[in-house]
Amino acid sequence: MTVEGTQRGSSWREYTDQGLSKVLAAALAAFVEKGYDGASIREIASRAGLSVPGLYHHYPSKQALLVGLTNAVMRELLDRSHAAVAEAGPTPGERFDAVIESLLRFHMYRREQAFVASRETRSMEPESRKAYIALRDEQQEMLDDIVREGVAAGLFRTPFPEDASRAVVTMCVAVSTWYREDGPLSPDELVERYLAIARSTVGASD
Amino acid sequence: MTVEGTQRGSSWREYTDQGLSKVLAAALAAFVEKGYDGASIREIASRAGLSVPGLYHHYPSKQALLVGLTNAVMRELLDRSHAAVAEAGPTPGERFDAVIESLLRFHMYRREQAFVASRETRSMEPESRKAYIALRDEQQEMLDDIVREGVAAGLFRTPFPEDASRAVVTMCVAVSTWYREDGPLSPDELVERYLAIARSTVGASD
DNA sequence: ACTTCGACCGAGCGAGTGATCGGTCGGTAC
DNA sequence: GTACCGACCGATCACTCGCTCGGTCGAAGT
Repeated sequence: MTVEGTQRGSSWREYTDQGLSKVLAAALAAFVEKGYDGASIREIASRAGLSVPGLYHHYPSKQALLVGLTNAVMRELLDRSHAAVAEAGPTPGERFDAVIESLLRFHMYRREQAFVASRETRSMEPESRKAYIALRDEQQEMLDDIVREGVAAGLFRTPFPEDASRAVVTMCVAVSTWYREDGPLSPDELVERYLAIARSTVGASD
Repeated sequence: MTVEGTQRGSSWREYTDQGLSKVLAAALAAFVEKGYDGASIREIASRAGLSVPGLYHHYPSKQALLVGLTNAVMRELLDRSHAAVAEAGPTPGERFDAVIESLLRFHMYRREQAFVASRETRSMEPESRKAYIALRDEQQEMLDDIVREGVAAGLFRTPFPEDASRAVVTMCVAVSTWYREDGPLSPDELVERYLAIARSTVGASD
């Protein structure tokens, strides 16, 4: 299986077309439209301009397509989030903003991949699902830690840091379910609005 | 098709076991576990203690099972939300709390139904999906109106009322994806925490 | 006693499923 | 020249899918 997705050397804020192979791109499109169970191998092969055995030459199973897709997406998200935090200032407020902006941009620019990954978690076989969930938890805990620090520092006033942190991640991830490039909000506008909303959710000082 | 789900005469805060027929209960369990496309008619029939034709005696198609389930769930949610608002005081703050508490309790006590309904929207045929989405929008607009009033009255300080409102609904609906009855949070505790978080998200005065 | 009805089932339909077999074909190494 | 390679395909495997046909059976109506 080829390693795809993350591209080094670019800032966490910049998104170019992710170099998905035509096979994974076809699987992604099919999964977005019909879901994992609803999409057939034949449809994916056809979208990729291949015969069914031609597709199986690249990936050994339908499941492997899903795993290849979700691995690539979570790895890229974590890479970008870590880069954002590393680049940010030392205060919890700055680090909070960095993670949120990274989450938001990712769920706009990698909308379909993020959508499929989160929606098809349960279509993954136990082993792959476990690995995927571990990465997802790592992302969640990144923010949990920052929010706890912010509360300890008296910067965030929420009485329920863990719950507020989960709520914030939830609403950022949900962006992938409704955001449209041709919609009324540009990425920068959405980041501005959701940053304000997310800060407010954890009770950040104005 | 039988009309199931909403039971009158009970307060919007009280939940008894919803009187789902054994057929719909079986479909619900199967859809929760495998998703609409992943669940087979044979599995649903077996869970219901029926043969496949026995199941088709009650519902004319697999799609009808999904529609029966989702209709019941959205009608009940809207009934309860309207009841909560009607019972609440006149201020936006009180009405906001009422809708949020209603949303939260519903997504805890009707966890599985709400989960299936929101996740399988795209498995619905266009007509049913349209009807379902209209009901979902109605629920969203209920809160949108209240938040706008609250902002107009100077009670809520969010600069982005519509976005904050959507974010709040999103995080309440997402409760159905992780809440467990045997988890660490009782329904009352969760309502307390999420009420505080939701108020904070729209910038309610302390 | 006879009919009618709702509730149900055994068997099976055509279509489609994920996956595999034994190949072909153009390119590269030596 | 020939051995080998990755990339691919036509045909087909065993199986499952949603759904239906032609029934059975016990209770209720008259």
